[in-house]
Amino acid sequence: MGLVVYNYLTRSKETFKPVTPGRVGMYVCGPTVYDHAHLGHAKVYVSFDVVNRFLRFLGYRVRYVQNITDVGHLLDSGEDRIHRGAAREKLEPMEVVEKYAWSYFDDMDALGVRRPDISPRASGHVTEQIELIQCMVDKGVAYVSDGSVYFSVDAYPAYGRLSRRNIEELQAGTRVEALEGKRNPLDFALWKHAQPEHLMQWPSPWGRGYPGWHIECTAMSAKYLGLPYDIHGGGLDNIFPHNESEIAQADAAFGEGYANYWLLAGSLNVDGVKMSKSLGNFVTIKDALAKADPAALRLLVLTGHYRSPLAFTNDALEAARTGARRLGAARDKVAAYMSARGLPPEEDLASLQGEPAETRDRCVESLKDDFNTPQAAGVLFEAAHRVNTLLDEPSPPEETVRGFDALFREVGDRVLGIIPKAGLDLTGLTPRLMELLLALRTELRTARNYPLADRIREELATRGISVEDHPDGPRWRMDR
RNA sequence: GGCGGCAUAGCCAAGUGGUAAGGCAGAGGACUGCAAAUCCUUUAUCCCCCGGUUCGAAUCCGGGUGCCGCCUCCA
Repeated sequence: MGLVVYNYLTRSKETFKPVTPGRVGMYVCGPTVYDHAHLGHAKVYVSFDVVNRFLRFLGYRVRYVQNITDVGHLLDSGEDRIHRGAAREKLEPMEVVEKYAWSYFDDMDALGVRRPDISPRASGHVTEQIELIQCMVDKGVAYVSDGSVYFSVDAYPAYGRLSRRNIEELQAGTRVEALEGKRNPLDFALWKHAQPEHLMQWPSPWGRGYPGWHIECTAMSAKYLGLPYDIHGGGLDNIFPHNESEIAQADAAFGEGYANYWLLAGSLNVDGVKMSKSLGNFVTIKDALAKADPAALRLLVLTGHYRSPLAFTNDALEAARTGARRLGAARDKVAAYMSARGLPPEEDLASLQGEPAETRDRCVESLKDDFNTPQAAGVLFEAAHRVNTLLDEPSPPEETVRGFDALFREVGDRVLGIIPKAGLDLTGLTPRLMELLLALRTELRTARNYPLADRIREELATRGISVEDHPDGPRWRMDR
């Protein structure tokens, strides 16, 4: 079976066919960097990380573009999010952007999220956005009003196609004031006129101002991926108006189609409602990482399907931690067996035979079916159970164990990233162990058990560690 | 009000026509100086409710109930 993805444009599963055989262009809406990221962000970006990794696993050459929004994303009040952050922390807007962009990258690195190939910033692509807007003005689908430029939804009948809304219904349900110089309340800003005191502003054909929120994604994805491209991803909560408007802009300006497949991720819920900044019901990724292994957090996210909402509870987090440990323990047990017998790791998944091959197929088929990570993870848990049982037998079949080892590495770790890293962090462990050993030796000396105390010192000496007894206690050092 | 989605064991969660994956928690057992890990066994006669279609439905259709998302703040 080929790769099948659920496409929000058609609301159905479709066989994936890239524009250029063997290559995939993917764009995912990135964060607005004005505060630390939370687990809700982790769900979306870990989900698309698996999409990215699995596409590469299948042999596609992927170009993954994910923007950093650092201008133009407004709050209800009309205040720019970046300005909000700048005012809060008494920083330059670009200092806020730097701080939280790096915070975000650090979080993603810690979560084992493979970096996008390009992370373009909106503020670095104002020229491209202006050109795109000008193109729409020239074609008559956008109009200038008091130094701002608006997209005219009336000039684009297909508006609402992605989110399944129609313009009339939207108009009927518009919440109050149409405001400013909009011809239609649904028209959205492409370019906003800036007051002199507005901190982030650029010159444009329509005066000084700044780009609207939706335009950056259209401009930057078109620039780096060309049109049409294959996959557009993001959170389902942005389907309207953001994603809808992206499509409208691209179609209106270029008429070449935009993204062929729309993959949108469900939100992370707490007590039934979305984890979000505004509700304050969030756990930052940094806080979560202080308590749980990255693999555990990934497992938490990936035990649910990416399209579905996921209920976050502390019990679910605990379950993920324990589950990830279980996978790690099985992987370690297999690795120890391989090491003890000097078995070289199997590098070629395609060459697997028997049970491991069946397990591989079940995992891959699950992932090919719209990235069904819960099912693939379930299969790996069964594999862990199976290999644990095998290794308790007198003579485990070597090829089978090797095959499972390969699966844990290639699927469990490389594609899903749900198996904790092998090996312990030994940093600082030696001093702590020496402290323990010398404390025990001191007790022996106090009890006048000198033979055993001396034996500890001698045994340590043969290992290059000398121990000296001083009035204030023992000291040790590595001699070599 | 409009549009969309969800409802599966104590918790998280797959499964979209053929008779309920997986994880956590729980129970019994093996092993163990104790503990942990590991292993074995076990835990939903049933998938929100009521009708219908079908030889057969958690899965399809109709109605109802509850919850959620979006409707220019949000990944």
